[in-house]
Amino acid sequence: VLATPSAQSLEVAGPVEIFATAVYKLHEAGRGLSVPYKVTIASCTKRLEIRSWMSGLTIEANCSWSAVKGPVDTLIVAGGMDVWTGSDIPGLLAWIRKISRHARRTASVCTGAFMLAEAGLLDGKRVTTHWYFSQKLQQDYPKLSVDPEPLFIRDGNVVTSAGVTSGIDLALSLVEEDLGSDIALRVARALVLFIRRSGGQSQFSTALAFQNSSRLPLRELPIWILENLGSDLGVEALAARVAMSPRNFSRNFVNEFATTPAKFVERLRVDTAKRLLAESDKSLEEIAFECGFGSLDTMNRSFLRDTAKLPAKFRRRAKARES
DNA sequence: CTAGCCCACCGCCAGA
DNA sequence: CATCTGGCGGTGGGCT
Repeated sequence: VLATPSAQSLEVAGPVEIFATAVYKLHEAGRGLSVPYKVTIASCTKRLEIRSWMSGLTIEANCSWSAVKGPVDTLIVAGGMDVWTGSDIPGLLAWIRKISRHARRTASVCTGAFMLAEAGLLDGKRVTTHWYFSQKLQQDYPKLSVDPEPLFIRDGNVVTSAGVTSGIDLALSLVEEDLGSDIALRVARALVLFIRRSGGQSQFSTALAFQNSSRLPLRELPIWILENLGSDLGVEALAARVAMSPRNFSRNFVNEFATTPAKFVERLRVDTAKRLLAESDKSLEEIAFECGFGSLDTMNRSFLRDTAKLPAKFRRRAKARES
């Protein structure tokens, strides 16, 4: 995580906490010794102190950018409007370009998009940033296509996110990509997040969504689904659970999670099955039953849709990778 | 692989 | 007037 000298603490700490919690949850779920994330906070200047221009809260970076050794899997730039003075700009930009070229993915939080844009990494891409700065970003860098609406946008291997806390949503989506939606859900629950706001959700409506969320019946539903994969998770049953009509439930669900109920349930089933395949020696039938697939045949079909691979093959691959 | 069945999804409309 | 809710029926895709 590359942080500018006056980045808000949340921009930096949000993603960091997400990744750290993911590591913890993974261990809790009993997965081997693998540590999926190792986070380094790098400062944009020689000084290591990251001091929020809003609150004055400070975070101590692990090192300066120039001291980062070794390859970087995911580069996240947090904050960004304030670097331009008093540091080695050309060197920093060159470093960003170099790291990004070899990284699996590059991301920005809030105005971090400006730094990526200056480095030329966003040319021709669809991006977003804090709504207050989206117009300026578009004007300063006409080659970009700036969309001020969504919480985060992914274009190729570059992800940009909106205001400060959307960095948390972004990080969560990266965790989901890496470790599956079940782990992502556990992280979200551990941090009592509004469960998995989708990237497409408008920045402007989230405040309202949050106000209502305390009584939103859908908020806890993903967790319940995850923990009851074996039960009847049809639309009618789910709707009854949250005391809504089926029709209305479907509508609200799509608005909230940007997927239809059935697709959502299927993804959780497949992801959980993947985990069980990789980590346990349970039989395929057993796993299919546990995850709520009606039959092994059904699980096979779901896998073919999802990964174009049958469960048995997936397990062989996963086990082979392990040893 | 097929046939029949079921269910999710969505558009439309009416009422709150 | 705008937004939300609930019911109905067609359709297509997945399951048995």
